[in-house]
Amino acid sequence: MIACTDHNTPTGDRRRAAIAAAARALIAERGFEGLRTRDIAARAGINVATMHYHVPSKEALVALVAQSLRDDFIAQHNARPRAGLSAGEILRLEIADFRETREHNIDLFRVMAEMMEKARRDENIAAAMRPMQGFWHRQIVDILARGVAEGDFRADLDPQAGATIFLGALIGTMRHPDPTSAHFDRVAAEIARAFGLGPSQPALPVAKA
Amino acid sequence: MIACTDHNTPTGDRRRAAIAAAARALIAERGFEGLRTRDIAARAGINVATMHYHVPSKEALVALVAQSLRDDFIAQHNARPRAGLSAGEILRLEIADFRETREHNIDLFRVMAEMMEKARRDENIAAAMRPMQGFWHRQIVDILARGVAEGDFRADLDPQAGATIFLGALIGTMRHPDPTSAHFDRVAAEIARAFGLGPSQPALPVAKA
DNA sequence: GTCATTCTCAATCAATTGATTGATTGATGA
DNA sequence: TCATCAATCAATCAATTGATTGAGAATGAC
Repeated sequence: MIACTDHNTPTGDRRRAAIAAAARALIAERGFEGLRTRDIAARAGINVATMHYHVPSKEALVALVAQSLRDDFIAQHNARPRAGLSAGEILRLEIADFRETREHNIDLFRVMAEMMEKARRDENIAAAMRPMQGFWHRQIVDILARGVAEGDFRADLDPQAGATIFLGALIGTMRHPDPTSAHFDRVAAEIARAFGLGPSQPALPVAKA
Repeated sequence: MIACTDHNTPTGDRRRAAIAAAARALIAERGFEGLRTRDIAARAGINVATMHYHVPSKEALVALVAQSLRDDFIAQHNARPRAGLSAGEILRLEIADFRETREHNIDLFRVMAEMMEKARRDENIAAAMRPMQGFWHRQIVDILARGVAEGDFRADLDPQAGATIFLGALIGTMRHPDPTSAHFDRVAAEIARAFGLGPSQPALPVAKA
């Protein structure tokens, strides 16, 4: 892992957080191609040299962004209580979460997409992204496998392949020119049918065999 | 559209083709972020100034790459005879084509992915990519709609949503760490089940209700 | 108060990069 | 033979960009 500076002071932490936020906003806006240290510092409201004091190099900055993404990813995951729900219900929650992020925090996806592109050429980035990607994929695999076992989904559904289709479909909705979520909802409904998941139950999260 | 130079001579065409090929190889290798005019010229075996003589600016170069991609895309599409085939068979051909490109011409996908990213920020690129993207999507929509009408697919399959799922799933296989095509084949098989498409017929392209 | 530590910035550096210049070559045709 | 023009390149420019320097503020400990 690339070491950040050891300024573990409250000020340093606050600055680094501001720098990470500024960098993420700029990456979402212009991609890595147009990412300039001067612009990051300007958006964070500090001098370039101050930025280099807290984040010594651009490489460290990218690592910082990767860590920032991972923190958000984990926080977002932990914010979902799913105990006691059926596999089908959890899958619907996954879809709802994606929809929510897609509408209100799309920069997260944009930055993630940029990082994934960059990961193909930079092993450090790849190492930072793999856990997130793997975790997400495995999570869907687990949901599908459980759903098959419990009869929520088609009996011949392949969880591994299903997870790739599921994630690919959701991410694919963002390539679609339709800016509204109407198309997303159609895709979500089609996924449900494709997985043999019945129509949305009339909200009885307790009633479970 | 960004005008290229008007050197419509045989030499000029050859040079521009070589420059486009060199640029595509470098984009596939390092992305737009690491694309340098010097490197392109070097890989094309010419001087930087010569390159600027044939392709006046980097912007024109990107447009040239976009056009080169579109040419390949169209050529690849026209190379497929599909007359007289059922919708299900055509969908299988689509999958086989994708698999083939994925294995033997992956740079095409890499460059396309880079272009799609860049298209989000550059309206000129977006304008060049939209027709390809739209054409591909519409093609799948048509196949699915026909297949539903002819009974090849599930009767309640939504062609629009299905196309997004289909393309997203195929593209999603390239995010998967598995370098072999084993996972791709599982995804393809799962798509077939999800769309209600029966197992691969024993090659009787005439026998159709 | 004073000293040390943390933090900040204007100014600057060295390297990179897209693009231009001006000279040269070679083919074509009058 | 000479004029013309497409094509090519070495050398160079001007701007950009990641990073550094050195000189102060701000803060807190004693």
